[in-house]
Amino acid sequence: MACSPSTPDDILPPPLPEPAPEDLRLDVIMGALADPLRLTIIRKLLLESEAYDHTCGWFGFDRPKSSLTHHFKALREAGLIRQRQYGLERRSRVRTEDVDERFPGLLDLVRAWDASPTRR
Amino acid sequence: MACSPSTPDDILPPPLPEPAPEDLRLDVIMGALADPLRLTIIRKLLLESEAYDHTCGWFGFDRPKSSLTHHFKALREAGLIRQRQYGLERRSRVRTEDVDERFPGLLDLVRAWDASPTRR
DNA sequence: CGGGAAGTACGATTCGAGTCGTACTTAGCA
DNA sequence: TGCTAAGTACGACTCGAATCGTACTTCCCG
Repeated sequence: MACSPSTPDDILPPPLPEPAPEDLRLDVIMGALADPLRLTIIRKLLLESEAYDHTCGWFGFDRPKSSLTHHFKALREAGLIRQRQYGLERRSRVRTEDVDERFPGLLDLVRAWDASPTRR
Repeated sequence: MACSPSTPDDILPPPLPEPAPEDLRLDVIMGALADPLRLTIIRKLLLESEAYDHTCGWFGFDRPKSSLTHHFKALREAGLIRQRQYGLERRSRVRTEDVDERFPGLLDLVRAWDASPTRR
């Protein structure tokens, strides 16, 4: 539940609108993950984030900002990530507990995903 | 490996073109499952088929045949099902071994899927 | 041998997702 | 106070997926 070890929830900015845990839909989640870039976002958050939420810029994608907004929004509306506004920055983290509760094992698939691009 | 208990592989019709196990892509699989109808197809095959492959008609969908062809083709090209031609009929089964090998746990998510909410 | 059934092939249409440029908003800061 | 950076909002464009009708092929079976 905690966002970072030293930051209790009650002083965090509120999350942006997101579906309730019981409203998560497998088909919608699958659709959100049917894209290599978004798969990469989730995987990187799962494997490389160290207890902190991360901004779009942290990922280092070479895409226009408006494209990134689009994909992060898709992930948030599918219920895969939670986003909070910190001043100018919008930081994201995976909703691991909610997703694990509803779809156990799904995030493990993303963790194990072989992200190598042209694998043929 | 066997298609049905009493039918060795070598006298079965050959499978229609399908991706090799090592070519299965998680993003493509996710895309194939990002659809309630296709999710239903896989789930029904997993839970209700009893060691036999099944035709399109077995599912009882009230959709035009050409639509069904489209969805079964999508599932086959994603590597989720294997299809064989029996005379006029084209029978399908889930490639459980291949999918479990590459993406363990994924089919469990489909089995556990709650198919009831909001018919689309 | 001919009718019917299973399913495909093809094409038209619609619709939404992905992509990105540009303009805008806002917070921090020198 | 005004610049800069992070990110959004909006809109245009493209492209592919979904849908389905119609025509066709092929096999089985009476």
